Amino acid sequence: MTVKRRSNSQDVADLASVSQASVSRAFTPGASISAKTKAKILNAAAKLDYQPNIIARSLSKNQSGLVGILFANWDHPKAAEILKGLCEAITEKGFKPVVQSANTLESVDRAFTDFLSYQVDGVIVFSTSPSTNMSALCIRSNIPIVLLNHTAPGINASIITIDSTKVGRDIGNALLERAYKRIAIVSSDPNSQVVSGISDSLAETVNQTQGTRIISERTGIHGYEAGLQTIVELWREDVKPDVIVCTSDYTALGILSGCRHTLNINVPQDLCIIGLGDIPAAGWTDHDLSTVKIPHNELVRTSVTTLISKIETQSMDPESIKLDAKLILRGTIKSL
Amino acid sequence: MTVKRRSNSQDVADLASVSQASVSRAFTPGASISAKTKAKILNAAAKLDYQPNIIARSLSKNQSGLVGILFANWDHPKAAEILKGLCEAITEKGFKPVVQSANTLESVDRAFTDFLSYQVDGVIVFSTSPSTNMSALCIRSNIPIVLLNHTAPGINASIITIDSTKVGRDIGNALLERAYKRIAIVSSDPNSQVVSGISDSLAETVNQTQGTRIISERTGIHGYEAGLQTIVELWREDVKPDVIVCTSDYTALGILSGCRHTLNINVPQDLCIIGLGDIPAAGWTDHDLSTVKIPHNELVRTSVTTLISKIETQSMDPESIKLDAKLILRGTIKSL
DNA sequence: AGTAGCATTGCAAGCGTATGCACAATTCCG
DNA sequence: CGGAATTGTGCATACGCTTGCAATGCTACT
Repeated sequence: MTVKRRSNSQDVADLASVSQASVSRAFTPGASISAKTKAKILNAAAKLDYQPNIIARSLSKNQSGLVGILFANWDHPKAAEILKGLCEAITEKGFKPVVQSANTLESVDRAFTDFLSYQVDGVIVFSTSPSTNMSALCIRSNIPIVLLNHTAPGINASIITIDSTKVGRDIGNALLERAYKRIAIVSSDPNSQVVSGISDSLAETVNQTQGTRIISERTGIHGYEAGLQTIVELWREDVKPDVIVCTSDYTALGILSGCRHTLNINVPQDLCIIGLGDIPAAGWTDHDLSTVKIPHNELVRTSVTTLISKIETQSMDPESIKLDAKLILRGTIKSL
Repeated sequence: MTVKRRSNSQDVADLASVSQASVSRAFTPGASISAKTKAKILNAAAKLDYQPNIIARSLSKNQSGLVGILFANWDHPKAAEILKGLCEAITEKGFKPVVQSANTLESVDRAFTDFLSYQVDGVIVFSTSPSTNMSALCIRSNIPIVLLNHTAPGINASIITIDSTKVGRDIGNALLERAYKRIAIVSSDPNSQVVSGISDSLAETVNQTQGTRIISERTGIHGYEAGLQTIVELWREDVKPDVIVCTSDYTALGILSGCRHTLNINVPQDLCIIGLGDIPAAGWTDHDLSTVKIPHNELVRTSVTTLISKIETQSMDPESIKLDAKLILRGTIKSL
């Protein structure tokens, strides 16, 4: 079977007996063209299964309509939801998302290099950030960057995160009100600024009160199994916490399971557990975990809106936007 | 601030005092160019932050290096993992994934239209399929399609799924061996061929034996909450099942929770529960759910390999590949 | 030294679309 | 009905790269 060449604007022009330029205009919204010719052209185009070749358009317009998404944290409980939101919002704005996965520092930069080759008009980075070099290169190339769920000082990029200071303060106040005394913090990524923002502000809040303090901090703990193990270890210590603030719901559920089934710890009387993320399972009656609801939809929408507006206005001024995350009190904290 | 134009191959050529063609060759693996000139060019390119413009390359090579991913089922428990796998495998092969979200029939076709505009070299479709028209259009345009986790008769596309017939048979045999009698099937998507493949083959297997049969079948049930509600409803019936085969682990967990906490049903003595997917929570000691482990990694890898090989050989012959899924027996089925 | 043979380079013609400019067609108005 | 103002169309060129072809430089061999 012969490979049929895709028809191009010239083919349509020939069939409709007009110039190639007119065909182009027929497919350019707002271009100067009469209704009659346009109809004739669209008709011919339909006959030939013609659609404008966006690659070629990109070349002459000098913008690709591509937005790079750099996704680092696929283990995030809402990874799929976030990516879906990003893709849909980007598509809705008339762009197309090109997705890259990257974990290591080099692979992040390699992904950026690829994005540059593909002439993306902008980049959204989830849960990591490019090197200073690379970000500088993007600035020079006029490609705006939005960091989602990550802050990176010294990078010229817009930053969209939750207001971790407020979260820390809210948790702190909730604990103080209920006279909890000994807080343990269990977190996954030691480098996450969101996490450290929370724990710093939590520390600051409770330190104003006599008797309540942070007694231990463990990092690098990630997932249900790790949570189970962590509570067992914590419970061997001489001074046991009466609060565990955990920066992942999955881990918190592991801890909770350990308390209930292995160690027989009375939650929430003897131990308060607070997670982060409000994954569905946190709300299940089995678990009823107190946690922090992160407004992922808003985060996602805001980051896309911010990026696209920067692309369209050709502006490179970084913005920093912090959205509110709400503390949700369920069965794993004493009621007042 | 002046917007700096991205440097192009001509700029590099000028700086390195060679022709533009040589610059192109310096960046084309295997092209005819001396080591000395190549070094000189790469050097100049580095000075100018030059990288080949892939958009332009696509135009002249008549292939974009883009692979469309059409993702329909974001609620799939492994959605993130699957998408990650697809993106990484595609990138590894030297292509870039463009991701589109689509649920409705029209939006699927719209997504395909967009893909065609963007001149993608191939498309992977997860959990849905294009209309016959659209698929025909792709054939005409020489764009291979791979359907992942979905079969669609009458579509000229390669199909990668699990061997649902074998899964149904395995489940059936496990149930017969343990003398379970009354099977209820609870599924989400009534149109999923994978699901109907399982239930058909399950029916066929048990029907060979006196006394064991499928007593009810419910569709459109999706998620933990829905599972909880379903078991309550099922337990109001006169003839109660002693097996529930559930095509989603989340739903199965909801059912299990209902059994244990609401209805006090003895699992697995009075009721056997089997899920599908083997999500992490299924393995948690709290739940210990019997389920079917789907080889997502292999499915993903196979689909990418298949697609890319079709792209590279310009072949449009559809293939159909079925991979094995393993039944995992845990606490929710009687031991032998 | 002379030349066949090969490796390297440059030239120029595309790839499919957008768009500035000049010209043609239409409309509007007195 | 004539001319000015407006709208629609075509021509030609640019976007940045690849690649066939021809020209050049080099190697090795007689």
